[in-house]
Amino acid sequence: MKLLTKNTDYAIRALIELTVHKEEYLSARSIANKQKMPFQFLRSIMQELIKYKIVSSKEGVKGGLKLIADPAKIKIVDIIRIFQGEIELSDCMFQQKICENRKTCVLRKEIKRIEKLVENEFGKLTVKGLVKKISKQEKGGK
Amino acid sequence: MKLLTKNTDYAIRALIELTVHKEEYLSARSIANKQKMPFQFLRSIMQELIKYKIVSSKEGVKGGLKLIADPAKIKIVDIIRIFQGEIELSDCMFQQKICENRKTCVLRKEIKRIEKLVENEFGKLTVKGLVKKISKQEKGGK
DNA sequence: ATAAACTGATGCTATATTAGTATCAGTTTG
DNA sequence: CAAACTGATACTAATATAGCATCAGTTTAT
Ligand code: FES
Ligand code: FES
Repeated sequence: MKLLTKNTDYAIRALIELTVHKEEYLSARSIANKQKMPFQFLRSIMQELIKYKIVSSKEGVKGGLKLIADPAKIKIVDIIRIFQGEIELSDCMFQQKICENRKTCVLRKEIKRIEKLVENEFGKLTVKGLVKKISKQEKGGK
Repeated sequence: MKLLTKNTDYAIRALIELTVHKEEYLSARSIANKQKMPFQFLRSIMQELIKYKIVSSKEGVKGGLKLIADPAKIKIVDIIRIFQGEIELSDCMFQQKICENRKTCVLRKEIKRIEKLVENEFGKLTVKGLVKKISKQEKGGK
């Protein structure tokens, strides 16, 4: 069981990179090299983030990607939603007894509760939060 | 994003069924009919549960499956582990900066924390617990 | 003794998701 | 005008999920 898929994972790392170099345009190529991600894959990921107005892009030499959203407001759960969709029950069909009634189904109710918990936790994590923790760690580690 | 896959889901429902009819042998066919699950799929699922000594089987007419584990001790997380493996990071490779060091990687640390939380929650849920909730609900609903 | 209802073992197929690649057109800069 | 970039789009490959089929053997009722 995986909580994060690669595209989510790469997106987060790229966003961290872009947060560290805010105001600059970083090319997909340079991010891919730095973070050792597959270049074309990263490109498709960044195109998604552009659609969602999280980053903007500039074409041509010296072009690249730039963060436009506030990293303090980019929640990890948002990124998960973009690349993995909503956290959802294993689309359980209405069966007898246990699932007689979706509204009252016990199993469903419990899973929903845990899902909310996960969403909530990933909602508390932001790109900026991660960056902060990284820099703290770097200082502390010296 | 799905927290439970079908095999886990079916396994749980079957176990609930077996708990309700404890001491009896229920055939895979009858469980599949009752819960509207694909018969052969359920059979392969039950074979797994037999391997793990959660249910036992009897061959021949009047044979079938019977619960042998204590339903109060069958945690939902155990079933998840059997069919979906351990909850794991999107096997993140050791990258620069963010993942320079797996031990100290911030992203990893946060995800691990949430994973533990999920595991813990699914560890608190047991088959018996679900059955209890169902019967409460049925009484209350009258 | 034999047919029907069952599991054991095993191997297969179908579908969906995840991961990644490739290509061509257009833009910007030196 | 070439090199370094993105936009758009379409494709492939790998893996995981979901499910089906078959044959051998066991038990029970008749
Ligand atoms: S309605 Fe989905 S688990 Fe019951
Ligand atoms: S080591 Fe995996 S997220 Fe960093």
